[in-house]
Amino acid sequence: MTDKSPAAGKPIRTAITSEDGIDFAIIELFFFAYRDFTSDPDQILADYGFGRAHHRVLHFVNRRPGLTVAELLDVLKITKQSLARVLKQLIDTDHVVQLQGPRDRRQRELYPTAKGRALALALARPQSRRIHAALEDSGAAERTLVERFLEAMVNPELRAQIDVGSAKMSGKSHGEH
Amino acid sequence: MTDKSPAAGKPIRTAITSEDGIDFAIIELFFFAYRDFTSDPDQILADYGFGRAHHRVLHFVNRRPGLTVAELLDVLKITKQSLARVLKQLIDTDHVVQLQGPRDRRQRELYPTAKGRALALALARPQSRRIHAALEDSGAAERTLVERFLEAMVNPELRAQIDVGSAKMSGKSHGEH
DNA sequence: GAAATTACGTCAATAGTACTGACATAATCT
DNA sequence: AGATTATGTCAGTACTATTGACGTAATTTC
Repeated sequence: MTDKSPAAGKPIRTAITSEDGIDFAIIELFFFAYRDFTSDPDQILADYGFGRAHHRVLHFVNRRPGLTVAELLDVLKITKQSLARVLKQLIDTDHVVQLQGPRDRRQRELYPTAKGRALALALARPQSRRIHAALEDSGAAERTLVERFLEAMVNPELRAQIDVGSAKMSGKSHGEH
Repeated sequence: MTDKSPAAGKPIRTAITSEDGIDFAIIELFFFAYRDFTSDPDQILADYGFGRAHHRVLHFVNRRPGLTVAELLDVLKITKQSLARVLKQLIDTDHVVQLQGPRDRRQRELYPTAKGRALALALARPQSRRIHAALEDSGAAERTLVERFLEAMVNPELRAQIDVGSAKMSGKSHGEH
């Protein structure tokens, strides 16, 4: 079983390095960082029988109350079939409510309830604590730099969707590009 | 359907803000950044019928050639059952080979083949390009700062496992802690 | 040397998140 | 009136992950 089959390639014994200018350090750090970053809320979600998808929906419904299903799909970049189950559960458990769109009655505007707001905050709290700890002995300049870096990592077409909040938020509600 | 059931909570119409000192900006940016970061290799992997799990295994086998199955499980924090299918496929497709451990013949040391090395590089290339683009007009100081931030986001117990590579790599092969 | 432990592999069942494709309904637009 | 849009839903599939159980070979312990 350990033996290589006749045509198998020979083992390479040297570690891949920063040859070709590949940034393995940050690639790897990003993986570890994101995994641990998401592990905090995952634990809380498990108590509710929810998963990471519920977190994402809850997050954006709280960040942009009144967004429509289509807008949510666009932000999350998933299909409506994927959203359906998750959103239904959040509605059934009274974390999110749907209201008929005022202009267009086909639309469903999504709003958090007090319960949904509380859960969103509870999920964000450990993540925020982790961020603060990571920036512990950093000043505002470093914070901004990290924000800039992360924003620059996002596909340019999508940056418009992002409210940095602290900086922007210049009187736009959400969908008025 | 749009109507709330009798006991449903009332909609909250105000966006969640940085109240309670929650760092929503970075939380959200981290989500978008990581999603786009992983989307690059995902496209390549699809051509091989592989998924993200294959990428992770391939990455660490290339970064630490000769690591054992147990070490790989420890780094990835998954179960051996989860690893089994993915690793088997990588071995069957001649991207990874197993060698019997020299000291302990129960162990399987994992090595990339030339094919596996090439794929690992191909997957890392667009990610590295994205990182470079994000750090475009940044100096070495900013790069270090981003690295420090990401490292600080990782659970402290796990930081030992991380080779920053550019910095460390002080003559240790991999498993000689 | 026998017993316990370790490293690995594998079978079976389940869960969560995603996908494509198809079809239905109501509302709005042309 | 007919086309398009926004949403919902059904069915089938894929990938990644889980827990639990069992098997085998190699090493360690007594």
